[in-house]
Amino acid sequence: MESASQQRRSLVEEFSERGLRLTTQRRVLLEVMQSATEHLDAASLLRLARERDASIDRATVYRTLELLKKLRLVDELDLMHLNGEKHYYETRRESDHIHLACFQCGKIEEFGSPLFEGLKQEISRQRGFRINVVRMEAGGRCSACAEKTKEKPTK
Amino acid sequence: MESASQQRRSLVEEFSERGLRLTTQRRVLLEVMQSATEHLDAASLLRLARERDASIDRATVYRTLELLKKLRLVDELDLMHLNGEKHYYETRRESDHIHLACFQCGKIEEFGSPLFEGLKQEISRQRGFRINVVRMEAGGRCSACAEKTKEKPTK
DNA sequence: CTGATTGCAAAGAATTTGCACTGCT
DNA sequence: AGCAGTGCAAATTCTTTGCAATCAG
Repeated sequence: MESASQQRRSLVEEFSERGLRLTTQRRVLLEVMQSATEHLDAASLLRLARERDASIDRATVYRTLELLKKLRLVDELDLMHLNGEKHYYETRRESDHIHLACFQCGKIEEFGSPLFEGLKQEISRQRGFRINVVRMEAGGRCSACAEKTKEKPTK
Repeated sequence: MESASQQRRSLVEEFSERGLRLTTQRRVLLEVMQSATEHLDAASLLRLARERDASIDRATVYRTLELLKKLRLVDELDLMHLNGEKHYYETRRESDHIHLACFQCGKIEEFGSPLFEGLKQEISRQRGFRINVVRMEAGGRCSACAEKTKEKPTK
């Protein structure tokens, strides 16, 4: 389940409602992001966008991502730098979730929990800190890899 | 309180106990990290280390940080990219904590909570995911900045 | 119309790498 | 003594910027 889609209303819709210029490039980028089935980095987003509009430039991708972050329509992830220092992006959903990155197989799991929501509330209450963006990532070993290692012990 | 120190035993001690070569460069870097009173990025670490040993090279800093991450003696932070894309480093403490980054004044607060520990346990139990490293960061507005804004309303 | 947005090309920031030399253990 | 670790310089990766041309509203 590493889908980054499934958001109530379309990104294009939410974007234009805010009175921002909806250029063809932005439309394409929003559509690609919305329909992505995995976490995209800037280069992948560019590649996919170019399948629809070959003239789109790298700079536009970065500028649009910056804008979408500010609008809080997309979140930026590191995924524990499992694959270099690039960033990944996903469209914001109803609720925040944690990303679990397996150092062994590279799989990314998502995890949401009331405890996570409670923790954020505790931060607001105890510190008076108003959270705009939150990112929690864990690196380690997923259950599937733990199983595999059990089968073939230590080698 | 943005101290990154206060760890039971010295880094140098923990490092050499693991049977790794303790070169003069590594010793200096470990000592600088240990006594740092704020979160250091690679460039600051290099600068401080050079005050003690002028010949230390950037590459050594990066290679040593990589090693210390693997050994789990230091953690890598982004601090919500408040100041560019560089990384920050802090020596690992008894317990994990969350970093709260104020977008307005740039201050970094730390926050630890049993709820956070509970959340990590929940991840282990429910997903069978063994966490090696965890990073939680929140960006928003700190209480001091909220106060300031109250005084001088909307501009 | 006209200012926001774009493509292009070049620059910039952070980090990594190949290789000959050095110095721990 | 031997090999892991280092400095140096160049390369790489990811992202940003200046500017003239374009296009959405």
